Amino acid sequence: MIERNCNSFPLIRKIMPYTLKDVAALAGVSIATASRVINGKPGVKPATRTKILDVARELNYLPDQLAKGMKTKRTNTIGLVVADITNPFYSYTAKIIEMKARAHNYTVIVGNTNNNSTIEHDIITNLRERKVDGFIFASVELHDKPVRQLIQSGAPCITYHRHLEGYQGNFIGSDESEGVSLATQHLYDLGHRRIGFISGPRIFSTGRERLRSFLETSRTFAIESPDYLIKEGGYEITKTRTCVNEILSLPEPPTAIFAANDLMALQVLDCVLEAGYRVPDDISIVGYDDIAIASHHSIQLTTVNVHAKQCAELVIETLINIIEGLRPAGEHTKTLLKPELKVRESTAKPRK
Amino acid sequence: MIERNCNSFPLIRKIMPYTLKDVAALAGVSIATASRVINGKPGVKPATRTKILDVARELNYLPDQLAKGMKTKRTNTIGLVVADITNPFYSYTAKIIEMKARAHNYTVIVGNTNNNSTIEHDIITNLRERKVDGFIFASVELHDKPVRQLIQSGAPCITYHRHLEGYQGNFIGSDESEGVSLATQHLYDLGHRRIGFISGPRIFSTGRERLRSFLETSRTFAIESPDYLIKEGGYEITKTRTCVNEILSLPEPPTAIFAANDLMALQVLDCVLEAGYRVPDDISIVGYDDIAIASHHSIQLTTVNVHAKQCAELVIETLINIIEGLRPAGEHTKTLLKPELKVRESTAKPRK
DNA sequence: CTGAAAGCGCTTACAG
DNA sequence: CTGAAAGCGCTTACAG
Repeated sequence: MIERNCNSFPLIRKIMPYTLKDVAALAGVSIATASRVINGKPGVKPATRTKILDVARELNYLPDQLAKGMKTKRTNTIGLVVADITNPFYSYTAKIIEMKARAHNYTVIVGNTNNNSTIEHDIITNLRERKVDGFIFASVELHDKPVRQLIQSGAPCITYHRHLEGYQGNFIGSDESEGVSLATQHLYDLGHRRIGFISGPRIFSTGRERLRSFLETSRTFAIESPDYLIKEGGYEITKTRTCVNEILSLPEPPTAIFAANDLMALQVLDCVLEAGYRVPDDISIVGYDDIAIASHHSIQLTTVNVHAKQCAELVIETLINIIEGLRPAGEHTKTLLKPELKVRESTAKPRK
Repeated sequence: MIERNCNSFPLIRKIMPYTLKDVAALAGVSIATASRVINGKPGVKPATRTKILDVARELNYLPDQLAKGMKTKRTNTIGLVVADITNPFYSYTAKIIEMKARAHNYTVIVGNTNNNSTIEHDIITNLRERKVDGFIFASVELHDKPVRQLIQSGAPCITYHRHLEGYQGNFIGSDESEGVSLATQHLYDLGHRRIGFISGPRIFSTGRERLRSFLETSRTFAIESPDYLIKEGGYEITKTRTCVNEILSLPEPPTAIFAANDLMALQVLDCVLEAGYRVPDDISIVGYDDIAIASHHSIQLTTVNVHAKQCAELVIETLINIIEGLRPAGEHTKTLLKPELKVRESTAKPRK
């Protein structure tokens, strides 16, 4: 391979990447023509085209996307902001988004907010400075100021999983009411009348809506749901465990516990087993999301599948359509996928 | 907030971001001075500085990192290439890398290779076009051509978890020999003399070395390890399950199975339980990596902890040092962390 | 302490 | 079908 050295310090021999100028010079054409060929534009004599392509291959020419982005105002980059990539729901959807984006020639920059709004703000600023073409958020709070502003600025933007108050902007997610209702009814049908509920933080739509739906469904079925059976958990492990232990130490513990997501349900399972209860014999457990480990033979968690794959695919496809103007800019989409109850071994009839 | 509209199409009212030129004009100074202030460079009269900063804040000015990168030849971007972000080991290390990078003002672009070398090559090309300042690979094959070339080109680059043949370039990982030896000896000490081994693909250093160390240790302890007890698994779920089922259907199945990573061990556990065996009563199981779920109460997998957090921290710190020239460019580092055996409930004495 | 000017590597009308 | 030139938004010697 022919090398191009740093001409200001020829002795350092730091290899400088070839530019279009090099390609053009070696092919004996102008930069404009070389640019046309590299970008597959029409109107170039076949012989010229071949020559340029040959030189480019020879030099192993790679176009500088910074320079290109500066001119075209498009970077083919998408920012993906998630709460925590170690949560299987996020890593799974992030992977699908990344791969589908790549297939459409987009690159994804991932940011973890850790559910911290200051970090989220920093991430957004950084993504804007990098001129990403669009944003995906799986991390929004209901009253997420930075994301609202971003949407108002007209930037291509879509939220999934968690949405903004009033479903502002584009959103693709799951029908939380229906999912929770299905799971609650399942417990009711098995005979449970005292159910503990560990909710997620209510600043997130998922936390608020899953709790709300649980309370509504409980009322419909006349299931007891006194305050002391309802706990607001958090995404830190200890928080959930504290909630469970409080519930278990009640004079009359519930016969079932519904956790607002699978990761929390896994903690609930852990706690309940450690406290010496059997699952589902003594206590039934239900989760939400249907992450991969939920179906593992040793776990067998009854949970609600939210069609994460389909959701992620829709998200990236929709965003790319918005970016490429294939969809009216002002028009917002709100898609709710129907969730599906997965009944496994963690739920059973309560003991009499 | 003051808005700046697209002047070529004033009616479209697409908001154009402010530039240094706008800041300079409004502050009544030259672009050069504005640039100095924005970048915190010395040699500007305090009053001028204040004025510029005020205007920048007023306009909500965000520097264009594409333009900046073009001039400075630094993008403050790092490419992170992993095999599969849904594998907890990768998502955990990716998260740490991303967060530590952000703390040092670097942004991370993540690529999933899916263990496919063509995809890896595409990802590298893309990262090079985007002028990343450095590369991190957790995905290399032993004879990984594109990564070798990258290293030879002098680009700041570091591998972790999996390494190149002969530990080419910079590498931070775990001492596989020791880890496997610890786990094998643990099984030996419990009394196991027939042990099945499900290895990872041997094109990866982890796959090759864990297998090699298992065979060596077996020989040392005179543990039986006939070919039919050694299977090369893959990262697809079905592959592992096929291996396990083959082992279980032997006339005399082993009393323990050692899987080359926890994700595979989880599949082994699943299969073994489904086949009606009890763990560890009938069959002991050992994994490798110590992912979070391994310590779950329902899983309790005996495994080898590889200090993922420390590894990830070292990786990103080392790379940033290389990028910023705080470390001699030609000097390669090879760090092996001491792994630690975590004995849990999935291993016990074999039944007589 | 400040500014004019060159230039990073591209794309894109425009002219021929 | 091809090229000269302007310009994207910055930084950085250099001159004053």
